[in-house]
Formats: sequence, structure tokens, C-alpha cells
Amino acid sequence: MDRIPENCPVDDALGVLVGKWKHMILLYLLQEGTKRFNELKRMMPGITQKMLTKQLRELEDEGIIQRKVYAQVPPKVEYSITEYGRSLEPVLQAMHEWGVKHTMRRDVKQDQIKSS
Amino acid sequence: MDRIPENCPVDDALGVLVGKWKHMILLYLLQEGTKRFNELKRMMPGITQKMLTKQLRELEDEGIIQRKVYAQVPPKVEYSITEYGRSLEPVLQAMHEWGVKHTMRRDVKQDQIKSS
DNA sequence: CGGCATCCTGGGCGATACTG
DNA sequence: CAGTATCGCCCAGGATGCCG
Repeated sequence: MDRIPENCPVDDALGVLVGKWKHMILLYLLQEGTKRFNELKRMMPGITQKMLTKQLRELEDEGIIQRKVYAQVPPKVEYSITEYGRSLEPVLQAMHEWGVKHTMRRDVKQDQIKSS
Repeated sequence: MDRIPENCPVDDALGVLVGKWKHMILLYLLQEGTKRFNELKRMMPGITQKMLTKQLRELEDEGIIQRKVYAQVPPKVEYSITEYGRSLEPVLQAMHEWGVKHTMRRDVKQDQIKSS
């Protein structure tokens, strides 16, 4: 982290990850490779087609994931991480590690409240 | 990154960073140490008192920053990163590095559009 | 100086229905 | 199967004004 930037790079990174399901999609595609639309949908209970489509489009527009359409009936569309998308792995990694610690600390805080 | 969790730790990390100004506040406090309310405000042109207050409160509630009130007139309130808050540094670091590359890539994309 | 209370708006997000 | 098309809610975030 050199200087505080005028147009913050951290903002850019945050931008592509913010969205209720985006990081989930990325984690799934990173860990389990190529997935079809409905496979992703099934993996995220609660998400609607509209939202899944939207977030996939946004990630695609950013160049983070790839969309491959098979010309067949019934339709088949596969999504996968791009090379560029893999560059986000350290970021997700850092967030995941912090999240694990955070959850632990939250438990500690709960204990402190209980014992006070 | 071990397994895809039910309650995603990545979500937790994202949660504390999301908010239009939160990461900015954190970067300032990390890099420049303790700051007064109006110092922070001056550093972020465009932010309103309400928003600054709100985001500071949220960060404080998470235990990420510390609020120190001096009993004097005029009032003086100082904000600083907690030890716990410093644990976010690797996350910010990772996002910053990615952001720098991302900006570069976006420029490349612009060039590609121009030359097409 | 460092807030809090109030009002308001945009758009993120969801529910539902329809389609090639 | 993998989407569009509509409608509508909620709330993060902004504008403004008052206060100890």
C-alpha cells in the first residue's frame, strides 16, 4: 500500500465483489471449475434467476468470468473463471482468512457479554 | 480457502468493508494514525457529517476502530484503528494490489476498443 | 466541534410471470 | 434450460436543519 490514491484502487476491487451473490459465484467457480447456470442456481438457495443472470452478466462484463453457449436444445450455458478472474483469488483468500478469525472473535465477544 | 462454507466468512469480511466510505476511513487511519472527526471529513471531499458519523459508528461497533472523547470545550473526538482493525490490513492490501492491476487492465481494454 | 433527527430519492434486490 | 419482462419494496446514502 503506497499512497492514498485519488481514485482508490481498493474501491475498484470492492466494486467487482460487491453484490449479494457475486463472491459466492466466484468461490464456486474457483473451487469447482466450470458450472452450468442451473448448477450455480441450485448451489445458492434463495437466489432468483434474475439475480443470478444479472450478477453473472456483470462479472462477465468485467472480464472475470466466461460464458460459453452451446447451440443445442435444450440450451446449455457454461460459466467459468477467466485467467483474469483468477487474479482475484488472493483477495478472496485474504477475506476468507479474516472472516474465519472474525467469526471466532465475535464468539469471544458474545462470551464477554455473557460473563459481564 | 478450505471449503465452501454455509455461512460464508468472505461475506463477513465484505460486510465490514462495504459502505461507500468505510475502506477510505480505514486506509486513512491505518496510514496516518489517529485523526479527529473534522480531519477525516476534510480528507474525504463529498462526505456528509451524517455519513461519516454513521460509518464511524458501524466500524466502532465492529471493534475495528476506537473512539476517544476528550471532555473539553470545544469538543474533541479522536478516531484510531484498534489492534483488531489492523487485522484487516492484509485484506485491504490484497484489494489495493488487485485494484492497481485492474486499472491497468481497464486501460488496455480501452485501447482495444479504440483500435477495433 | 462533533454530532443527532428528519425527510427524501435511486437503485439493489426480490417475487412472479412469460419465452425460445 | 436459461433466460427476459414487470412490478414493487426496502434501505443505503444524500440534503438540510438543530443542538450541547
